[in-house]
Amino acid sequence: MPDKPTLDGIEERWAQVWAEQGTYEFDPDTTRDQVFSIDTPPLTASGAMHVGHAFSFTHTDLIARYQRMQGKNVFYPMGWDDNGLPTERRVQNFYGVRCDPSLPYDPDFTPPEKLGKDQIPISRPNFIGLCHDLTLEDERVYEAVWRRIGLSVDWSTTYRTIDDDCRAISQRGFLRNLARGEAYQAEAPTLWDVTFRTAVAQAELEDRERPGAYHRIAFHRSQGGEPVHIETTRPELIPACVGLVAHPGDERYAALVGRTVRTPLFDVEVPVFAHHLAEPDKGSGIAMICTFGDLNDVTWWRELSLPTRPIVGWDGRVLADPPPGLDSADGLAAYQELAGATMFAARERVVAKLRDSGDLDGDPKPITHPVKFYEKGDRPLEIVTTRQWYISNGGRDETLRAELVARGKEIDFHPAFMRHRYENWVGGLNGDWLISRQRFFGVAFPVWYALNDDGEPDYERIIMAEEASLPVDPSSDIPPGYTEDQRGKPGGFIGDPDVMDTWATSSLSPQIACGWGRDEALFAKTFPMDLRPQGHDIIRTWLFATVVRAHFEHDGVPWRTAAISGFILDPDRKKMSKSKGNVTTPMDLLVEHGSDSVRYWAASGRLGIDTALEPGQMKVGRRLAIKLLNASKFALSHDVGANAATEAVTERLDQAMLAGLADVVAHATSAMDSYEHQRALEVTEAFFWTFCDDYLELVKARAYGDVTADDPAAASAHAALGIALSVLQRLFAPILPFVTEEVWSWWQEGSVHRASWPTVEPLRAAAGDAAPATLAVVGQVLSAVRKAKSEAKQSMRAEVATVTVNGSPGQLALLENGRSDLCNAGRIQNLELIKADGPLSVRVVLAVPTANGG
RNA sequence: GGGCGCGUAGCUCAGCGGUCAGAGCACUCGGCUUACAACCGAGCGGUCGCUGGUUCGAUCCCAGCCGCGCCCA
Repeated sequence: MPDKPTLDGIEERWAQVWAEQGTYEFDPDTTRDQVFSIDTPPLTASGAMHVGHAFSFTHTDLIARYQRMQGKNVFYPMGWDDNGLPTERRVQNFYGVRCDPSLPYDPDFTPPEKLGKDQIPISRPNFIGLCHDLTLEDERVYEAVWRRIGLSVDWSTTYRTIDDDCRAISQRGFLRNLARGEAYQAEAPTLWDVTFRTAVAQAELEDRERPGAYHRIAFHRSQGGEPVHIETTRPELIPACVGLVAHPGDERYAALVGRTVRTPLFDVEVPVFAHHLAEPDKGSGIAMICTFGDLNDVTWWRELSLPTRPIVGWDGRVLADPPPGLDSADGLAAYQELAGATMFAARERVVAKLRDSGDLDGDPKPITHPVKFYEKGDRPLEIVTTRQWYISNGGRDETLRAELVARGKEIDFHPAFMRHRYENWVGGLNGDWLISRQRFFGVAFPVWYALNDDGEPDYERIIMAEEASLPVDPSSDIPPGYTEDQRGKPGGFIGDPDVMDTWATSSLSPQIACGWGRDEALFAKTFPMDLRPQGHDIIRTWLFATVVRAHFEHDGVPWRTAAISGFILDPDRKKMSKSKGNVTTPMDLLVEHGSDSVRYWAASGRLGIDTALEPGQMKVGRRLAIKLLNASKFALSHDVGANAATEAVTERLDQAMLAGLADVVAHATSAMDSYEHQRALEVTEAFFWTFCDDYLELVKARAYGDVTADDPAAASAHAALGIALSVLQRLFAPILPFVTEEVWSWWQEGSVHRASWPTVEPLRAAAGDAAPATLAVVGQVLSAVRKAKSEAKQSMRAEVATVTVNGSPGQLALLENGRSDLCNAGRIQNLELIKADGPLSVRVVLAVPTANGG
């Protein structure tokens, strides 16, 4: 035990010891019911770690440490989600390159030393190589933060979603889905990001308010007569128009339904329909249907069996060729002026021409309206018809939807109301899960397509990889039964060029972590997992997708419990965002406040509740950690054995303290069992502070007594201190792992994190029939004495001539038990106990009166 | 528009049918007290969002309203 205990340097010191001693290693020699397995969120390491990650990962670690102390063999792996757009973007920006799949591999490529003005195009293999390099580097930085914050992860069980094992599992999962008909390919209208040139899924959408304008545009009745006016924010889509639609109950247009009109400028005859999705009070009440402007268009197109007139290409520009049906000379001429233009330019040209033709009625009316964006994108989504892979998720199948809702009910959500998020999402799905992305860094689809005699892919003839061959890269590996020289040749094959969305792999994180298909013995002992911890923002994505995959593959849920953490808010209660620029990184906090302090702050936030980033709370945590050092030093400066005998606790005050501690253990344990760590912290901390302020002061004189001279009162104090200290250090261990390990090491063998969680029974045995009230009443009198000294502006060491207590016989009996301790602590010369009715009252007469006689 | 959550001391929050109106921070005053001055002691501070209802009794249950946040349309 050091003379001057300090928190300085304990993070490095103990993190190293834990790593060397394998303190948190999983023991594979185990049974399922001994195991507590945790499905850690695989983070994308490409970018700065957010304080919210430190917050939620600490919550998980509290649970892991508690379960470990409860004797569980904790399976706590770490994963990294390298796949996907964030990594691609980071690589582009970091190295100043971009992926051009048409380029050949350059084995001698090295990234430029200095970033140039333009991104250098490089081949796909070169690009992927850089992705691998940079993610490895980023992940080392993240790992350092996690070790510093004290996550009790078993670092020998780390996975990366791009590593061979993950790719194999991801591909195997997909092949199984495909074989069972849960995965399928379809050519369909798809939400499309024109910047990244990839399809995106429903879960990746977000609405953003954007300025726009209603353009009132005349369509001409085929039979002649007054023109029909529609209002649209996207006049550039007139060439894609396949019809008009009004609500069936809208009498203004009832006569028009079933007839036809001609589009302005492009002169295409289109029918007028009635459909309930048309909104009579929006614009003029009649809308044009284009293929495709928005999701309503898709619905109308599907339900009214309309033709397709696509004009938007993958790059977000107007297609070179006019759509079918647009064949009049004027129309073709008008279209030629748009071909190749961006949507923005096309709109301006169309509006200008409408003005010229007189078909624009009045000026456009500016509005603000919600526009669909890819959550990572910054240009509005288009809808483009493409061939994509989907996995069923209940969005088009009521039976499956009901099954997945039922799965949600099998999961124990903490807090419980988070289940609503899950159920709302499942209930609101409007299509299956689109998993293919037209990107580069991700898990490839393990399939090839047979080429017909014209060299065109026959999508009906899918060649699946054999499971034993996984992982495969269809762009370089050869499908069963073919040879490399048949690649791309008529009668040969071609690999699927797409990659899977990253959620399609991370949705298998339980299977990946638990060794599905790789280590069946481990899998049997760890799956389904006990706990899925995560943030509430990814319930609709990661949590839901994981449930879908386990439902299909294992006919069960992937875990029993989901612990959902809240967000971190700025001190001004706004959601913290990187774009604001004033973001504190977790490492900043850890260095400034110390790991235990940051953990204390995180532990004081309940699951599911958004929590403000509060340095003040971290300072409180730091005080607590220092207090633990000092209180431990005090207790251990006496002859306190590592295994104090409960029989030695003979003083009623000591017994009463232990009785109170027994209640704390019971309370903290039930709180931890119900995922209320903040409650466990609160009761433990409250007790500890009273323990320090009152009990330690009361017992001090007795503790300094001489045990060897056969002083049972001193022996009782020492035994009680030893018992209490051991329990308190263990109660704090999950929350403050560094300082508790430090103080534990002063007097105990082994790691406190491998010690057992305290139980109530030994404390009750030591307490006997003593009630916590003894300490409470004695403390009440002590408090009154302090108050008198404080009001008299005297030192706490000031002598007290007489203390007179009026109280009930019961209270006085309790006080009698602590009489000598109370007199020592309060420096009371004379304590008089008087039986009286009414509440306890205390009168204090100081030995030296105050100057003013008060 | 729908769903969920939240509105309690200046701040962060706990309490969720009956001596509970609480804790910490902040603030004020006092104290070097051999575990701790990175400390200790004391004090100040609230019609528990508003309006009704249920109840012997409501911060705590119900309804409506107002405000804030998140998710989804």
